[in-house]
Amino acid sequence: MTSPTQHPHTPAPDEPIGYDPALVERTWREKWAQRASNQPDIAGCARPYYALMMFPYPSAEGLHVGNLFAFTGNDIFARFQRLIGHTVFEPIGFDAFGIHSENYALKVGAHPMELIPKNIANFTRQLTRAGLMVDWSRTVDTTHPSYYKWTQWVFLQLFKRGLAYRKKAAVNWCPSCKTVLSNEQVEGGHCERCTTLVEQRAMEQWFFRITDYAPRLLANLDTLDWSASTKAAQRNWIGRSDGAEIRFRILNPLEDAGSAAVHATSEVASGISEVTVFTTRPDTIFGATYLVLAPEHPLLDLITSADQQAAVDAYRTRSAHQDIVTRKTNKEKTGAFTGAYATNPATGGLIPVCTADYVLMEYGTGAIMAVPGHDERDFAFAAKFELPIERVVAGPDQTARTPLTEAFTDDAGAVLCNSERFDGFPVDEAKAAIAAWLEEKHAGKAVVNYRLHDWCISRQRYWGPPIPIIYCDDCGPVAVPEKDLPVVLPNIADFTPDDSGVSPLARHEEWYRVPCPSCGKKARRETDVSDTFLDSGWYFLRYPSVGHDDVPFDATITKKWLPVNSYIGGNEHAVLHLLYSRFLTMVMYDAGHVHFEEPFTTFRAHGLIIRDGAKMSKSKGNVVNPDEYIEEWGADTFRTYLMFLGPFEEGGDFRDAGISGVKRFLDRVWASVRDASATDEPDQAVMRKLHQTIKKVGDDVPVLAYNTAIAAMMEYVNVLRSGERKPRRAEVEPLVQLMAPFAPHIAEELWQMLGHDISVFDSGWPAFDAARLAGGTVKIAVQVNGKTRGMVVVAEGADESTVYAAALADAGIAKFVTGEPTKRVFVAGRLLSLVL
RNA sequence: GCCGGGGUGGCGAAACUGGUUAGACGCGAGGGACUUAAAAUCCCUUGGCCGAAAGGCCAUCUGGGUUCGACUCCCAGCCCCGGCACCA
Repeated sequence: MTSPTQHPHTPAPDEPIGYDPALVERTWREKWAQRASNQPDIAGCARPYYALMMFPYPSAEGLHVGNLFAFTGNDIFARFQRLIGHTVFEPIGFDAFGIHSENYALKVGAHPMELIPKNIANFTRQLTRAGLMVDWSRTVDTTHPSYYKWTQWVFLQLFKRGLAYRKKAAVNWCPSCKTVLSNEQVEGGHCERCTTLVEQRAMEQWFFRITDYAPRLLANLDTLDWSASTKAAQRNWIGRSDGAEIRFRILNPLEDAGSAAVHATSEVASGISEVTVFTTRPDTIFGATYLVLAPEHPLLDLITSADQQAAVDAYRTRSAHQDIVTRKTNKEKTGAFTGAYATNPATGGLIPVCTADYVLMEYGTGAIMAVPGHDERDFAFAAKFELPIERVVAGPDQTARTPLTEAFTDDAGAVLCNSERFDGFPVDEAKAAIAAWLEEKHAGKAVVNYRLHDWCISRQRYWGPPIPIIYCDDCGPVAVPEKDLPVVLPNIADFTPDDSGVSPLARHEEWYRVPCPSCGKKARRETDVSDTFLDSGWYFLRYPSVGHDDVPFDATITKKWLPVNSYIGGNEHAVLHLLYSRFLTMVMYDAGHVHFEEPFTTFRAHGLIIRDGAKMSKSKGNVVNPDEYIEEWGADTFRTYLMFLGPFEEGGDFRDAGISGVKRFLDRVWASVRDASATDEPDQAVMRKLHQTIKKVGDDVPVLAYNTAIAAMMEYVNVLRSGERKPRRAEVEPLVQLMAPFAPHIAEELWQMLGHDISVFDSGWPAFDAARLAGGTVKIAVQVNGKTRGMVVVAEGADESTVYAAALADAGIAKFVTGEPTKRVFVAGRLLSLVL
């Protein structure tokens, strides 16, 4: 293989060979490819290790430094696992469906089916250049029919089990762009592109019943070895709250004629007799002074009185027009009175029923009992609409009559008041006591609620896998038979969303007109596509089985390789991607398709690489392209440098100051190996440092402390070469193995230079000899009255009196010891503390 | 507001479960060697203040506390980053 000349000069025959990263890296890329070095024996290996990293979205701009930081961190971990004897599978793929790709394609006027392969080719080039130990024979492209065939299969598994259902739900709608917008595309209530006011539109959409799995998704977290922050985010998102559902009787004015405030209307007489609310504060029921129903609450029309109907209608129209984001961020309270009243089951008093958009239909029962005295939102609403505010909880320095100028919510040491027989109960006790009391009266019961919502998977867009359902007038929604999968996404020229609000596929009759698979009558396909999170929710199951095209994942292989041993990715996916993956895995487990409930045994979130204080993004113009760095410094230097920047799990600001230090380190290692003496005996002090370094690197890499592992190797090289000494072969050989995960190309080259003909990655990990870690002596710090006054050098294992004697023998220390110590603290091998 | 993670030299950062005179490693800076010169390489110095030196004092966001001993633990507060947020 000839290479273009990249040297300014041709080295003289006797000049020592210098380190040429471009040459070394090209050589080893080629050798790895020829030898299929990165393709594990999936079926036959004895110690499989599945090192997964989150697959990227292949953007048109190519890989950026943030991606490479994450992938390198995973690669080091994976290569280390290989060195300690595992057969490691490190796959990668491309998450290429979705609104990102689609919008980009629309913007540049190209078709995603043309753009995506180009982007993937570019990513593949960059990832290969970075020296990742990726098995390129088993990649996944979510937009390829051979993959999304099985994404559709996954949908059908849920459909079959009753976990996929249709319901009307609101989407953001831009009346000017005439398209559905994701929440991220709405900025302050306006379309991010044309600034038109965004509205809500209700559409029939497919949902997955992830809420059925909420208790399991929450409970299993305790068994997972995951970054604490990720688990916390999941717990938060699932949002368990313990409370009670309480039934409030709605006053029927015909029956209860005579109640002064109520006007009889026929509507209220229509048989509706109660509204159920959810509360986490049943203890405050004596302070519930009104009820609020969400504007979408189904009972709202039935209880609204004739004279309030117009006001309620107007309010409901108004909130329907507001986009979802603004509605949830606008804290200014709005609402309308329904004209109806309810009976507070605790006090027996009549309280008004209102509607307001600060109550959300999708949480709890869509209705609340308002306790303005002890809830900030209710307080704000009551103050604005002049509703009564009662105190029913008093803090340690308050009484039942202390005025409320704001909601009092501090439960610490607080007790109930104005609550009849429950007066004086501490809040916690009162919650249970009142819940039990209401249950006795058949007015309520304790319940657990989750904040988690069902997963809406419908997208009224083009660039995704068609949802494999056929609608028949007689049979209803029918699953596409598995033998007919995939439902291929047609290559249509005009995939622009239009004012119909449905997917562009709905404009293609030739595509969606099909016979019903069940009865054969004329029917039509679902024209929505599915969410990208469905594509990425199961990809880890596919990787080891790539090539087995008759099944989504082969049973034997899956048994061998899954669950994933380690998963590394960004915390931006802490919630959705990881939660959906766990959910789908549980469903697969329940359906008997896999033998485990949790897909990722260990998960570590890497830090975020930012630039100038902001996350890298093209719009901010702060994206760093790794190509130029790799070009200039080589992949090994750049990889090592990225990891040397700081703790992997913390990330940080990218800057290139200091990259030369890492290159210098590799140069020094190169020279050390090249010049190592094969005949001279290794130096004992150097060997001690070597064994300390082996221990340090071996301890640090498994916990992703890459920065300190690199520092330890640098320190060793400083010792190795100090005083311009000539290293010995036994001193450098293990170093090559230590550095291999970080700088794989140069490590292979040096390993070969040392005369080995197998890959350094098949050479094992050097063992350290505990006996060689320490020398014969230790340095002990001596403190006098808490200040360190000096060090004494004593034999290892020296006892207190020996050290004490040595300390007094040291003039620098002894001058501070002006009397007999009243106390001596001795920590063997570390310090002696004298108190006078 | 709630939940995570952080605040240590000019800069990125080290410091094991409270214990070897805090700042390893690297960048930058200063000085030196080699060179006609430069680059590269190698060597030395580099937290601050006082001092000629010996040496001393101060120093890990701030203020308290526990301890023989605190970057590390406790209490109170300030600031930065990330996520969630009218979830009843």
